Amino acid sequence: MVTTKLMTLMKKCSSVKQAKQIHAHILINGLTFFQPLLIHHMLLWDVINYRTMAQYAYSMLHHLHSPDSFAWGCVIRFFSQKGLFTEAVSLYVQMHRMRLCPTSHAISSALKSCARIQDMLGGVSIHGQVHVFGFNTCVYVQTALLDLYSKMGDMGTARKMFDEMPEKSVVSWNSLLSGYVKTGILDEAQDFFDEIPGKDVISWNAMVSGYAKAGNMDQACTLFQQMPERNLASWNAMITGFIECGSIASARKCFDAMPRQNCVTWMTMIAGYSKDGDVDSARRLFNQMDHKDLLSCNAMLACYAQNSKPKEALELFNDMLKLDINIHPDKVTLSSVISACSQLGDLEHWFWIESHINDFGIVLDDHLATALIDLYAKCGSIDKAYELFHSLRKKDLVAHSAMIYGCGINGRPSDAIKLFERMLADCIVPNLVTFTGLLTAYNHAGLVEKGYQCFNSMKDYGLVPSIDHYGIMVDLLGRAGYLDEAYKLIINMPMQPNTGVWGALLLACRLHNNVELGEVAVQHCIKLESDATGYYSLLSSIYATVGKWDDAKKMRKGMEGKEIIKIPGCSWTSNLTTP
DNA sequence: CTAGGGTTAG
Repeated sequence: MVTTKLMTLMKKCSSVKQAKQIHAHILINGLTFFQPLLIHHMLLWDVINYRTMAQYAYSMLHHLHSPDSFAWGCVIRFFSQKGLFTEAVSLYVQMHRMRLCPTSHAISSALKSCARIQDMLGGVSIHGQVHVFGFNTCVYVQTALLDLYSKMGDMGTARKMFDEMPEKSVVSWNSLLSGYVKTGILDEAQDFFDEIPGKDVISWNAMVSGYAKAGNMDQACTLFQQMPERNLASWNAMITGFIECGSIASARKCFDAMPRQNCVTWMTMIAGYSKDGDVDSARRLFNQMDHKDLLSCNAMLACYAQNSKPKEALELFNDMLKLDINIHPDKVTLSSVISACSQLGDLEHWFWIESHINDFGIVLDDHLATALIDLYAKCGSIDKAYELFHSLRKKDLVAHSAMIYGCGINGRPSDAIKLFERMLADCIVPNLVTFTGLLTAYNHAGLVEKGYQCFNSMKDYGLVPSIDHYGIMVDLLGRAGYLDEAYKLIINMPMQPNTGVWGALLLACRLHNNVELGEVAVQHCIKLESDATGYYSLLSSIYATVGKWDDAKKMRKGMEGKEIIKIPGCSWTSNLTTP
């Protein structure tokens, strides 16, 4: 009587509170035999605060009356389903230590977790246990294993496993297919795809996505039209492809044409607009979303952070915290937020976040630490930045570039060079951002000669200087008094100079009181920017310094009246913009 | 239970 009531209760258990009540009931009546079943049932529901549920299941597991591999398997599967991969693997290890014989659920879930967190060592040791526990013929376990190798890029082993499998499902085929697609072997993928006996949507999607990512939109479109059945993922793959090759308009056409959109669709479009620099369109889409999830918020946040709108980013972050619809920030959220703080030079804001970081359940990783290096360096705490840099598990290109830049703006050119040399010794290939940091270091130290050498060495790494690099060089040359050289550099630029470049020249002209070039620079600045007040006042102070009082006065007057000002003796300069 | 479409740092 009691047990039937218990069974019905357990089947309805969908919250931590209910689980606790039922558990109490079980303990009072001495029905510990039901504990594993309770775990099984309470994890079947898709609860909102699954983390609390996971925690409770975990603690129950350790207080079981007798160890039970079924219960362990349930929790491991739950963890891997919810993305708690590290936890799933460590649970599996604990289970193994207790000498419990794993279920196929436990093994396949643990393998999936290893694949996701790139834990090859763990994966291979579980592979060994697959033989010991006799799962050689279990399709689920075999497919999970094959997927592990496929995800690790070891297509040889994956293929071998596939060929030796006595029984294959369409999942096994698809897993290997996506491996071929991901490693970029599209010809082989296409051949393999043609062989799949019962192709399903997922097989087609993998192929479409492969061509789309490779930039072959023609082939992607052809396949997309041939597909017997399309789902959201098919459309989303096409949108991703269009965005990848820069045709945001085609992506939008796809977006409008599809029967309905989901979170992935919205987020992909938002990220697409972000890459395109179209913040307004991104925000418009974001506002139209009914159910904003964590990932779409992250995409919008990243859009703000990457398009120099740090204030808007922080505003959105605060909204996320306010909304309390379970939009819990994660690591991705924070990396954008840190970037925003860095752009504002707002270390205080980070301190506030840091004090709440445990509430968010976030642990600092290399990715976040790298964002922090930049933040601390920009706020002048170079020692703290160094400390973080040394604490990194793996120092990659981005981390080195951040640190080099940090040394650059904190007046430590020799440290920047040392970092750069160590980086090269570690076979990390520098990119444009690395050189931004290096050139900044030379600029800050006023090392013209070395800076120029560095600038010229960029081509040795196959790099073409961007407009920002030219800006730094103009600043470096100009500050040191090489105004003509700076000007020559500008007119020989392969791209159209922007206000950053001309502004740097203007500033240098102010520093060295060069009227002639100052007028040229201003002429270009006002052509490129509507609000020219700052430029005029710079020019005006040059006039004042060299004693051209009339011109200085004219400048001031023009600024007050906001009229268009004709700069004296400059009619010839307009011919120089288009060499 | 195992496969597909997506967000992050310089």
